[in-house]
Amino acid sequence: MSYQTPRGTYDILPSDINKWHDVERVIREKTSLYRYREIRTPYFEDTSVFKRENDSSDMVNKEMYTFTMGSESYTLRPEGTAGVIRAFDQHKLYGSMEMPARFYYVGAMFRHERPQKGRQRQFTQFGVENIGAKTPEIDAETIALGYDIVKAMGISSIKVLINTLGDDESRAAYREALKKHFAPHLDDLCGDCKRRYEQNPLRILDCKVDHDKECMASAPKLSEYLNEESRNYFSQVLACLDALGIPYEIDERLVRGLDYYTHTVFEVVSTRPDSGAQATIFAGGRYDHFVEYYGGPEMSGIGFAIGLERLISLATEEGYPFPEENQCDVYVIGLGNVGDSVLKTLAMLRNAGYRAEGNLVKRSLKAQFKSADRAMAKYIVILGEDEVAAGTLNVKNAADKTQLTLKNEELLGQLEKWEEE
RNA sequence: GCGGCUAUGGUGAAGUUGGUCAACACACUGGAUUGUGGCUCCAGCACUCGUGGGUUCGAGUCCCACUAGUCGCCCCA
Repeated sequence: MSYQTPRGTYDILPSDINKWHDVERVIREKTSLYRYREIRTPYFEDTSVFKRENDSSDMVNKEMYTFTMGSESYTLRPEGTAGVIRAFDQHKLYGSMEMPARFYYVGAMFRHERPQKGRQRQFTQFGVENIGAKTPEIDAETIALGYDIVKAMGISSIKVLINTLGDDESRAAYREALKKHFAPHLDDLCGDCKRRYEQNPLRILDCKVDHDKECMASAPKLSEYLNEESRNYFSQVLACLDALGIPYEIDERLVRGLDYYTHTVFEVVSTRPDSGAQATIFAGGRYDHFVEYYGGPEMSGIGFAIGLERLISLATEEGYPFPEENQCDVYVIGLGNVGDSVLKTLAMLRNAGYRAEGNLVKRSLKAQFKSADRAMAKYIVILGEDEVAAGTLNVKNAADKTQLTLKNEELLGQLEKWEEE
């Protein structure tokens, strides 16, 4: 037991892989219906792609896997959006694609966090980015896409939380109002909040430590500082969601960790009591300045990301029927020195499209039948030395146990006949 | 970074105030049945209880450290 996966990583074994195949299938189907296309970016980037200047976010500087090769500093991607926007700008896709450009990605992300339920150090995210246009309709459609996928995985105990951060002007006004409000209470707040006061006052509202303090309840609300345009934009987003029949809850505390978000932010959470501390299924928002940051034109985008581990675990808890994909159509049993005939029969079956497995080890008949059972084989072919000499074989229908002796060339026809019944 | 709980075979696990052989079940392998399975019966399957140290005549059982898992705090791009 000396070798094992590094902390916070895990193996996906063959017994579980069907879940991953299926969730990936659902993702590709749904994104294709919404006309999104896949983009694959590197698993690591220059550290500067993720460690942005002037970013006051709490987390960007820590919890990243950063390593140095020569004079270069690289970082394993902790999220998907930065790489997609970087690619969008690098390849000047704003010049060759129709706007809005629609991307999706699926792959591993890396964060150096303490593992717990629904949180690993290497985990898999699916996300979409819709770049180059900014309308309430696009915001609503983006949320709808994520909502569709979660629903398609049979997850019904969910809640859409939504909020707006407004545009730059609204946010600046609110920021000032918050600082003014909290200034006299500064000694009252926790250490983190004192830092947030300078860097990102909005995050104070998110604080768990100071959550119940009086000055939190009496804090000014962002909605009171939204300008006309921001207010209109948000109410149109809500109207679009109403039109789509997507239920939502406005959550004024929803601020998001990164400060690149503008206008719409949203989060879909599980309402199951057993989902633990990590209840968020997907989360995202609109960003007005990200494209510019990586050297592109002034363009807005919106996106979200879903953690697939959580999606799969919730789907499992809700009883979603992941398809079994390990069934065997035909199992070929060989008795005596008939190895080459077993191989030839298998080849014939596979060419005809049957999932076929054969016994390639010297074993008793009983053991071979057991293997056939375990493979859940629908049909069993039995080859013995006598049959091989006579150019025949026995084939058995596992369901009703009827057995026939056929000439080799009659096998496929008989299987077809059984299949039609 | 902080805290709670846990750690016995391939799996689920029992193990009593520390005192012979480390239950039981499933799985697996072989046999009864040497060419016809899923049932039944029989047999086999942990020189050892996460690792290291300590207490003791004696430790799976007590103590310490470490490691790992798990849940929670923090954080969640």
